[in-house]
Amino acid sequence: MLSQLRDLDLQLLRLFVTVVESGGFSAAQGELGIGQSTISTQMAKLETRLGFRLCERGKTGFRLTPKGEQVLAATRKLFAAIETFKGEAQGMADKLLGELRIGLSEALSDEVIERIGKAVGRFRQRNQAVQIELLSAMPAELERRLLQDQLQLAIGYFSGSQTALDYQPLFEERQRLYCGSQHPLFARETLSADDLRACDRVLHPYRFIAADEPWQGGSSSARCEQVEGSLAFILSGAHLGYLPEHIAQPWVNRGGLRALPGTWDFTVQFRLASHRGHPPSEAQKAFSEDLLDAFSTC
Amino acid sequence: MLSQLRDLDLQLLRLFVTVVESGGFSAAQGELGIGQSTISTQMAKLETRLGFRLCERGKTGFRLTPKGEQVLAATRKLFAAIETFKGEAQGMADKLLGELRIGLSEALSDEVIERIGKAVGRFRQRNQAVQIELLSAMPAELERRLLQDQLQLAIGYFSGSQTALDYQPLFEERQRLYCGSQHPLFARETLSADDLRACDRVLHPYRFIAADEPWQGGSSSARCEQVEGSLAFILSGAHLGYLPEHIAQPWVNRGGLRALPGTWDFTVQFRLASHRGHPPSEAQKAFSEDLLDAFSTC
DNA sequence: GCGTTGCTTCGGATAAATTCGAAGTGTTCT
DNA sequence: AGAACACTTCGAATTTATCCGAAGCAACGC
Repeated sequence: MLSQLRDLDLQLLRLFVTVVESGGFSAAQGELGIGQSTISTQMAKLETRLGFRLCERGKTGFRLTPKGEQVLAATRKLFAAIETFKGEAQGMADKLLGELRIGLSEALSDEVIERIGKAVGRFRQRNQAVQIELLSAMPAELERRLLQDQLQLAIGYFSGSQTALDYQPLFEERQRLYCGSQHPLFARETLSADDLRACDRVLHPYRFIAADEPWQGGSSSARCEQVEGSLAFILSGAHLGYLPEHIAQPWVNRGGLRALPGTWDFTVQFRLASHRGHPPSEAQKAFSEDLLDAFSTC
Repeated sequence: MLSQLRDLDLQLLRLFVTVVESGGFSAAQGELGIGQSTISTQMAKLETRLGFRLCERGKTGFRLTPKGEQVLAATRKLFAAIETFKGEAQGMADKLLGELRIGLSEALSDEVIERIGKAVGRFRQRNQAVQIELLSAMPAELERRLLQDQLQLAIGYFSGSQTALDYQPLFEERQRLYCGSQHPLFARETLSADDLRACDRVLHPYRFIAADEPWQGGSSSARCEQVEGSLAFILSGAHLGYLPEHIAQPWVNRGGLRALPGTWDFTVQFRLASHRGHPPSEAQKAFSEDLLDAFSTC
């Protein structure tokens, strides 16, 4: 009587609809794959929970009561809502959500920027609704933020010794030793190690780890972490220093810089870094994949 | 993995919402009244069915995944739909629905019509959405329609011998023996049975069963089932006949009719009839009740 | 009248869901 | 390092749901 629908057994409602559509209990047993006695029991249960009769059956066929009609309509509405829910949940299953914060090393070449753009485009074609944030910073800063989970991914030249981070190679950047047009060595055709020994150089505390640089010698009264600063020092004619080739090239063309002849140049490996500890989100995995793709098609 | 939501276990979703609202598994165990191990199992089950993780827990507190947020929102929408359904079903439980076809005898007095109107008004104040249909017909027709289930209720003067029908008294109607102003007896002060014996009368095959009528004698060359016809015959001055007092009164006042003096009048019992066989609908029971009420307050 | 049909009711078997406690894992806090 | 916390996993008991078949009932058709 008062027992109304405690927890709303959907199976009972489904059975009810099937019975109505079949036009009777025994007619529905084929459709439902259960015996008519079970159907009878279940219908009785549903009617008890609702507190009123849904259909007249027996003697003269099968006929819905007025309330049965109403319940049928309400049930179909409810089922539609359930289908909506299932659709949403289902559509969510293979959808990428959340946010992605990605750090970029400064002074990247146009080509690298373009490839990153290509990766973003590829990612956006996926089934996703991800908030992406890009920020540029120096490598040390990027690593720090990765470790603090302020970033999920970072692209840069890393020392590679952080065991908490995972690195995957993306591309290489050629570094050459440059001097400015005012520098004594600017016009020299050949150079020896001795020629360099006397020169003052720009030190780059992080970005280009000293160990990789062919020219280790020289004194240094200039220090700058950013490429722009190094460039300024070198243009001054007072210092020699390493620069990414793509940064220096426009100045070389204009005659303001010159790459010193010899085997002083080297390449640095730029890598994609992520935190080892936390399992990556689906979005992160997908974006990493897209990035690696974008850089593999060279 | 692919096992999506087979049948959408609402209990699991309810548990999920409670866990979110409590802010953790162990925090929810009080709210839910079950142990945390059970909660863990159930949440794992839900996540398996959905195919993705809903929340991160363990190390650093409790936190919904982006998909968890979405599912939470979708679940709340679904629950709202369920509440709507429950509301509809619940509101339906004590609501009168369906249609009600009610037959009325012809030529009812204004007072009776008014009381029926009162009953309808009372019924309409109930929690109902019933389609009501009234139709006027002769008593025999009403009984026939009752038996064929074309009517649920009928108000009229019935012979009372149909065992398939159930009758409940509603009101009485006074019938008197009338003659027209042209009739030889119109001016007579006293009447004997012999005076009547010679008169021609109007026969009323059904509406007023002969057995009830005090004046049984007289020949008859006029017959009419409707009151209007009887009235016409009597006004002609050629026939005597019984009429309901409320029908004749206006004519009496104008001097066109006269009730014959003596004890020829009688009353007929009007009753509410329904089909015994079929269990009455809630609406029918309610309307019958309202009708009896309207006629009991005399 | 008698069999058929459609439903109800009962008892009992089987399957499934729900739950708990104990033991285990990994993290955080002191 | 050790205690505390939050969750997971496992095994097992208990409750609950689901179903079937037999028997019973009422109406219908022949």
